Amino acid sequence: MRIGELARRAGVSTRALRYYEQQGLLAARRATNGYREYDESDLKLVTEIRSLLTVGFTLEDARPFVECLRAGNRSGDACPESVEVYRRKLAEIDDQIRTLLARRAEVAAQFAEACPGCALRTGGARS
Amino acid sequence: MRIGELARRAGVSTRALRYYEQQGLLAARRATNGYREYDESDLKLVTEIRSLLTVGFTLEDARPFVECLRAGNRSGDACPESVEVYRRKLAEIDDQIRTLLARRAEVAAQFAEACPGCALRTGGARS
DNA sequence: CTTGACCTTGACGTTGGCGTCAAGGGTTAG
DNA sequence: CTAACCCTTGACGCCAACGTCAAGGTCAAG
Repeated sequence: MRIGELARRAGVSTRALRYYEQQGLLAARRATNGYREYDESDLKLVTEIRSLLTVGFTLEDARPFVECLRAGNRSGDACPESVEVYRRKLAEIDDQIRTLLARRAEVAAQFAEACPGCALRTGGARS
Repeated sequence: MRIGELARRAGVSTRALRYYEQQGLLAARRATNGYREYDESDLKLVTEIRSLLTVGFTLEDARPFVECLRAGNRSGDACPESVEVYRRKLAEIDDQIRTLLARRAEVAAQFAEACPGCALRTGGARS
């Protein structure tokens, strides 16, 4: 399939696909007229990239997963490098959550001080 | 005082001070030779801006606080516009925390699936 | 006079993941 | 032949809060 069809099926823009290629995450065969040609495995790669991006991974974070898939594994996280990224991202997310909780507490305290009459439900972001 | 001294006392760069001025958050008198001249109230403004930035506010968010101080109030959050920003930022932070908690859960689930043997302490970011 | 520490404005660089033209070639249906 | 839709590469735009360099003016000390 060509880039337009892959884009539609993956739910991304053609611009994004070319960008992934430029970043070395996607490789396309070329037809005689210069058009990029993709197959089902490429769709799988793009799907993997997208799902990682939506949970806050960067393209660099996604690289090990892509390479893992290209190495023939069924899942992108079947390789130790990918698992290591999971571990690192969990630590990063935990850090960000801690930072946000601290900020929330500070802002809430300032808010309470500035507006003593304002009722404020505590811990507005419990899951 | 001139820009260098204000920068040192406020713990910011001179570039930052000029940027705040460009954004209309800081106004400087000019000496006859064109140098910016500041007083203690300007130091207070910059201090306010900095403390807001460190808890994740943007310069736009800080604007009402600065205007409140310039209006003669002792505290930047003594005005209803500032309090409204507090309210909005709390909602934003809560949103971000919720998003991160959801991401953490997703990543943790993927991690656990990819690496069944790996022990994983749950809720690593409790405050 | 010269050094050196200060100041001025202007303008480009940074970061990520693309969006959005621009200018052109390929392919096919009518 | 032409419309219409696909594709190509190249390159600037975006957003925030400055960092950094350029090129030059100001002022006090030695």
